[in-house]
Amino acid sequence: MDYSIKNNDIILSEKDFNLDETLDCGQAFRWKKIQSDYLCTYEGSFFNNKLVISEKSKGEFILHNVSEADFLEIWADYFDLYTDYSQLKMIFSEDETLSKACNFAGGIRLLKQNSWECLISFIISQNNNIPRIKGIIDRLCDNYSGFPTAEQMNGVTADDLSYLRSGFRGKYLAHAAECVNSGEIVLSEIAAAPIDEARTALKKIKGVGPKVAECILLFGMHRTEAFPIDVWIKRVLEEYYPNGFPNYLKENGGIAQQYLFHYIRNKP
DNA sequence: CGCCAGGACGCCC
DNA sequence: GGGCGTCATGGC
Repeated sequence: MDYSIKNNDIILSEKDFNLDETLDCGQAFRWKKIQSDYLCTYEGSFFNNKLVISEKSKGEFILHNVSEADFLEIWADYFDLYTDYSQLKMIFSEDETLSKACNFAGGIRLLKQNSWECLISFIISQNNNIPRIKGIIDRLCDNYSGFPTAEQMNGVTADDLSYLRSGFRGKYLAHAAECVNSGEIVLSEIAAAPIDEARTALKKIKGVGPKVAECILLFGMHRTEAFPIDVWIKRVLEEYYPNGFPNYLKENGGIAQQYLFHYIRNKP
């Protein structure tokens, strides 16, 4: 990572980074592409931190109107800029399929998101498609003028959430808020727990099964060994890894999974 | 119209 | 423990 400050903007140079690939690969649901004179520009939020970011040219980015402190403390961490992805992709390149996935979209980075936001977002994601997931989360954020904290959702019932039109997931969302507000679930403790304990704890929340628990661990707690298996990854495993996913990749299996997810859904 | 979606639950055996 | 119907909603 290399950056400089220009007026009120942060100018970032990072070759292993592509905005379209990172912000539209199904890990986050609140980024919107907006019109600009740059390669592309996205407006969005990470919990309640807002950002407008442009890709000026390949590997060159502008974080608009961001202080150096916010960049270093919030956004550099969120975009996982302290991790060297070129080294990671060197390991990935030893695997034939993953190598293709990296060549197809090598600018994906694993976003380090907020655990509570991920808990809510991925409960919404179950048996749902990405455009509709985005719509439901939009309606939630509109209602609270930003992503609600657990405290703000204290006491909400499934009926209260009918405006989301989230279907059967409303009761799960209400229960998740209840679990966090009562202290029955402490996300910061789960994030630090051994992974199998963390999985078991998350699955105590109604509407959180194996797949959603893995997504919360991977996207919301940066547990890179977590490996969510949805219908797309199931196809990848059947088609390309009939003898199982290689052991040497499992430490970063979650990141690999994100490359594979994007690849299988978008490859020509 | 029917099929599908970053699945989980409840019930059955 | 595994198999199967059901659950809302809307994108395509």
